[in-house]
Amino acid sequence: MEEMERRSKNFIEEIIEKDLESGRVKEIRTRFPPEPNGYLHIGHTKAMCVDFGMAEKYGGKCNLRFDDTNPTKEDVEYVDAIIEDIRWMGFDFGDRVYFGSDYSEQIYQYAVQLIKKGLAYVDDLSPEEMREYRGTLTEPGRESPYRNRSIEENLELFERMRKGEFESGEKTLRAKIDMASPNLNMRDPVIYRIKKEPHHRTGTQWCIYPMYDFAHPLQDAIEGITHSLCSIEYVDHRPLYDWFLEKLEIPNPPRQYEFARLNINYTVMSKRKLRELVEKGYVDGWDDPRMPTLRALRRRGFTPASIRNFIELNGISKTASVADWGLLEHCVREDLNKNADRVMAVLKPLKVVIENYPEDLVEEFDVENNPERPEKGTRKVPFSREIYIERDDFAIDPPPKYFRLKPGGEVRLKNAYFIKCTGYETDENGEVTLVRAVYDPASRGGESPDGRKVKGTIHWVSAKHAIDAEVRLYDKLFAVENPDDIPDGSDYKDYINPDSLIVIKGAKLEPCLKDAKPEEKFQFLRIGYFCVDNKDSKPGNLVFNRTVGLKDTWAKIASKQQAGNG
RNA sequence: UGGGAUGUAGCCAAGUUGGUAAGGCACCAGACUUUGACUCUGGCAUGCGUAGGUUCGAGUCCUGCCAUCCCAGCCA
Repeated sequence: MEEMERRSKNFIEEIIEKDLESGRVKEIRTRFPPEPNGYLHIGHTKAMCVDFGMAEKYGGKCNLRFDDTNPTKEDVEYVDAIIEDIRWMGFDFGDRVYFGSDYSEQIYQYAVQLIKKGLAYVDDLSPEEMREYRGTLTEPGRESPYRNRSIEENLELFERMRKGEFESGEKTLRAKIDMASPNLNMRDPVIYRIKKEPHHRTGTQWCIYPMYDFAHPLQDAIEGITHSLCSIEYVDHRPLYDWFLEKLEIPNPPRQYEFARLNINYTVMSKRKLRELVEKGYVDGWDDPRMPTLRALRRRGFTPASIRNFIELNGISKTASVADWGLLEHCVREDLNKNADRVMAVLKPLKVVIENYPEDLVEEFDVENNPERPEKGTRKVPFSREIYIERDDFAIDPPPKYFRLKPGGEVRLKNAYFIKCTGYETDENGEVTLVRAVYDPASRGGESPDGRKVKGTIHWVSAKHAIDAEVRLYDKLFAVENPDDIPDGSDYKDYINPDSLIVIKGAKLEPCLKDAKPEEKFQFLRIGYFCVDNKDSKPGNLVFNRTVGLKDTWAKIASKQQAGNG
């Protein structure tokens, strides 16, 4: 691990190392605290990498803790999904799956202690009144008329709140801090509210629930968390976090540190927007491969390693930033280049007849599975008189520097033969429908028999051996870098990339793909990385999702030429 | 007009006692190539939000200013 330490330390690592050296903590304990109210998305993986990653790196442990203090928003459906996604990412929480709701009694007792110290009171203000009393950003708030109830009265009222003697919203328990604080979080924050709603874990056992600001530091304390790592918007909450721990005299209190959350261009991360895309049918569900949810990325073919590397390369800091989707693409390419087997697939087939090749002959060529990993061996690929090539690999009137197939031109069929185009047929629209060619038997295996240079090498599939498949070409969900920052009067949904999904029905694949399994990943030679869809693909009816295309220098050259000519 | 956080290249991001701007992505130019992929080589901030100041010397210290983001849930 040490020799891999090429990058400089981030500020959290500095803090942890200092704490370890000074003996402030003996062992690192962190927590990953999702609220089970939705699916995890790639933004959450940054928190995962920080929470689990720091524990991993420094020989500590990270707890998975569901932050479930609001029964109206949470559901077990999400806890199962979240656990599955974290496991898929490869993070280890052992048997340390905790629920904030399991600490209900302890948190309640802490609240009682606060009341006894004269540091909390039961308030009768309505939500509207409370907002008025809170003041504004520039004006101090006013104290509630109920602020000075006696400790005895507060104790009694709080107990009656617990017993269900009041209706939802009728009373709250508030910390008594400072209504004039410039930090609004310190203006007597509500720490308990009445919600007569069944909770997904505790049922109807409780009708009062602690607020995040009160529950979180105490949950951390109960679990012996040493470093409570969270995102930057909680900086303003830290004084409150510390206040509770101090007033309740928690020994060796946990400390909170904040880092910037992850934003990525060409997508949206807000739960509200993601939900809208799903509910209004702009995408095909939470696991639509264009979504930034983990289930979607998984289905699209992204690997946990590539996502973790993406987070790693982006780094941890406090700067509000927008990461580049292109870097994520780079990371999967890097992973899959090393790990995905190569295979030939023709997405837009154009038939080529090799006129001097025997009618009934079938040859099998040995083709290596992955040039990056010779140990992955070879496979047999059948070849015959009629093959399919990519429509883009033939041009009647090619642009300069085009070195694929053209009339009179010669090209290498990868691992097979050189062929020379002798003619072609078109339909009434001028579309090429068939290409005629002859092969050079001496070029068997794609070798140059006489040392002649054939610059172009293209992929192909034997027509009679090809299997059909549906191929879904996915691209960025949005056509603009920042769908959250668009002109007034427009809607972010107007900027959905119309080409974010292109479905190809009649793709022709080499036969070895027949038994490809869901989530299996391949490089379609010269095209990109593809993954067997884990939902719709069935034997005999294969569906492949494009994770990402290969880098395409030719496309760049061609578009430059076009720009130059236009 | 209150408080907090943050400003280093197109995008991330190092830079810890002041000593002359790491690295990655992207991009550009070459080499190699039976994937126009991969890999390799070279290029890419007289400049660190800005204006002053201290100093032999400032991204680092001081002062002022500007910009962006967060906060007025009985959400997390």
